[in-house]
Amino acid sequence: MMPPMSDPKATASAFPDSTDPFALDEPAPPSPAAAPEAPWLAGLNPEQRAAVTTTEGPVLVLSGAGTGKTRVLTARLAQILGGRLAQPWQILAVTFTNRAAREMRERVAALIGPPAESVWLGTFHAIAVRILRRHAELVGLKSNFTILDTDDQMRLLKQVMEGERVDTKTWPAQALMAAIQHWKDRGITPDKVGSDGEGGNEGDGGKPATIYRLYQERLLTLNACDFGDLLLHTLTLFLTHPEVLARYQDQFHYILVDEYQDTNLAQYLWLRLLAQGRRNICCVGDDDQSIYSWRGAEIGNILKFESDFPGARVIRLESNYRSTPHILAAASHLIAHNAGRLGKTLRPGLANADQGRAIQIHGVRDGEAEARLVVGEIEKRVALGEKLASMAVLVRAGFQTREFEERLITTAIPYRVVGGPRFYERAEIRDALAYLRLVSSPDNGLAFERIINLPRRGLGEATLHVIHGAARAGNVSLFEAARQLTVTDELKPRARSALGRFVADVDRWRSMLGGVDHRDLATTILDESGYVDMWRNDKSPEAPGRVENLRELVAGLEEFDDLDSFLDHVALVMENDAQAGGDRVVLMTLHGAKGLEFDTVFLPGWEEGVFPHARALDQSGESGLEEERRLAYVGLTRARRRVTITFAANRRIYGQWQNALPSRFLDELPEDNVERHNETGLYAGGAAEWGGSGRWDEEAVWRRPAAERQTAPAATSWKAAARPGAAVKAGDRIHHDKFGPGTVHMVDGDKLVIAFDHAGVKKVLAGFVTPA
DNA sequence: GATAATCCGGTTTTT
DNA sequence: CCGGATTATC
Repeated sequence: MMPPMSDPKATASAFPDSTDPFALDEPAPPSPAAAPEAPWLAGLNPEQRAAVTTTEGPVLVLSGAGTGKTRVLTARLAQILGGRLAQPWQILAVTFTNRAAREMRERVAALIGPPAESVWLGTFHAIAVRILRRHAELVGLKSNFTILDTDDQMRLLKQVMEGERVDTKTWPAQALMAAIQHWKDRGITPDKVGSDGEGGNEGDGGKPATIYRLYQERLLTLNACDFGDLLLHTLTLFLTHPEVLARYQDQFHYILVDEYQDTNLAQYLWLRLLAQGRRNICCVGDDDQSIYSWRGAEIGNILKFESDFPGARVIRLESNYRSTPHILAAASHLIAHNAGRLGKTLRPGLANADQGRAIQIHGVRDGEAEARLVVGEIEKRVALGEKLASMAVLVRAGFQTREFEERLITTAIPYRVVGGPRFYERAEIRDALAYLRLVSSPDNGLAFERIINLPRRGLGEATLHVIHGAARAGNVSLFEAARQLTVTDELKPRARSALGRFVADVDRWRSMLGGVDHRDLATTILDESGYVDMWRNDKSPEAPGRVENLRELVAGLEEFDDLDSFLDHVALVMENDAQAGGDRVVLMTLHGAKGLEFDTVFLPGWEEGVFPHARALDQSGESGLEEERRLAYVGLTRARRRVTITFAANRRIYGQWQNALPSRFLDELPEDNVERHNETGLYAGGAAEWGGSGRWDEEAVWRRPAAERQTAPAATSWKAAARPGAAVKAGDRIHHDKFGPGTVHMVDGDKLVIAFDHAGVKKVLAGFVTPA
């Protein structure tokens, strides 16, 4: 337990909640005259205090960037626990990422000590697993079900598709998977598909829905779940077993939700069911930072909170303690261009904050010049004594980091790219995990298939096919079937003996479970299977790294008591690679930067087509544009002191040079808070330099031609912009003899990508269409 | 059953 | 232009 700290500014509190949180630990009678203020309330502004102390009833905390969201969340937990309003296990606190969950747990533990351990605090998925394991049989699973990762999901889906003879031309596995996930995001089980007009209306006889149903059946047979299922099954559980729901409604006196703007429909329903018990739900979020609609997040959830929870109190946190007034003004002005927001304006939280520097906007000739400029600025900052780690380059898409990396390498500046392939996603790790899974549970068919011929054992498709047949016929697992086949004559001698060795190996490793330290066991398995040797003998440049990764995997086992607890953990917590320490510039995507902050932020690639990304606009039109704008807002608000935005007039995309127009977002920044600079002769040649504050240096050259502005619709792609001479351009309405009316999405030479009103998106030759 | 040829596509990402 | 994935060929 923490010692009660004395609060220097324990003045008479305007919030007379004042139950002494430490009364039970300190038998001394509380002195009513000077009730010391709870330590977690110290230093909070009035809005933050309200958000912390309004514990009863539904509360929506609209928390702008840099307004102390995490602080409020943890203080609120401390308020409930410290004030003895509930026991730790009666609190449910959900986050989206493990990182956020861990951070919150640490901070609450620092405030109120060990009781923090017992709070139901975790990601939506982790909490769902916890509930689901207890009641698995009620939804047709066993409590030791395995959780599939995306790779396994895909394989399973492909199997189902093969069985159904699905034409992969009309229904690519990816598209079906997307459809299935989309259903799951909205809490739609296979039996509900179509009943509400969802799916099955694509003129395809409901094929996707059929696949969905079969896929779910396969998952149940395998005693497995994909990520979406964790929520979906819990939802089903709650809906079909009211007594179970009632139990949790009863248990959770207080519910806290972080990043509420990122919840999807399934999560929303899940929360609403649980909250119906005590109605003490507090959701914290920022509609202006909703950037995940493409993976199912419903910004509507946060927009309609008040109508969902009548009598809800809405608290706005608008005092920003992070950025300079210049940055705040620019970000606020930009985001004000969005319709459909709850409305919030960031204001400087510190009264005497210095203005800081205006946002610097640089136009350059091409991507290389852009990288040179940014890295040059980084060097200047370093010369002034700024740490590399306080500077970040935030890009729209991952591939954009490449040019900066090259420049940073040539200038020998250490950097770190955040968000590459994650550790667990690497093939060698997944293979190794499959070995461990198979040893842990031999019935795991997916693990079996993954490694049966890895390293090569001469057990290819043909053998696997026989095993599949035997498994089906005998209604046993693949591994069991394999075992049986080693004593029959169905396989050729070669395959038979190879298979025999494999089965014997797995059996032997399995017999060592529990007897041997699990780390040694893992080492043994990877050695004896020949898997490590496979990579050692591999000549490819990345092979040594893979061997190293395997070593790391085994080292990581140390933190766990046994293999099973490790495997369960791995499925849910897919940690990023250990981040190499040291003072390094950070390169990452805007999405990855959410929640982080830096002194100096570089925002390159502000060009139409790149940012806002053409695809976002094509797919979702105006709402897509608004999400891109929120992304820009997220980028700007990451900076504490300095922002530099750059854009290039020419850029090489897929090996081809394209010219690009400055992003429309640049026009949406307030002149008072920016300084614009551009290279000589960017778009025409002979442009004047260094015009002066708040003005484009050469207006006529700079500004997008008026004609182009009008004809360029929201969906203009950069390719279209690069071909002004083409007869047909993006956004045009056309008619096709066979497919009917449609809208041109992209012009690629003489090929057009057209979204037909009735026939879907198709690629056709320009000669076959006529202007509508 | 393994390698070579070819085709396609190409934001954002957590769990 | 590049890399992954599917297909063609030995």
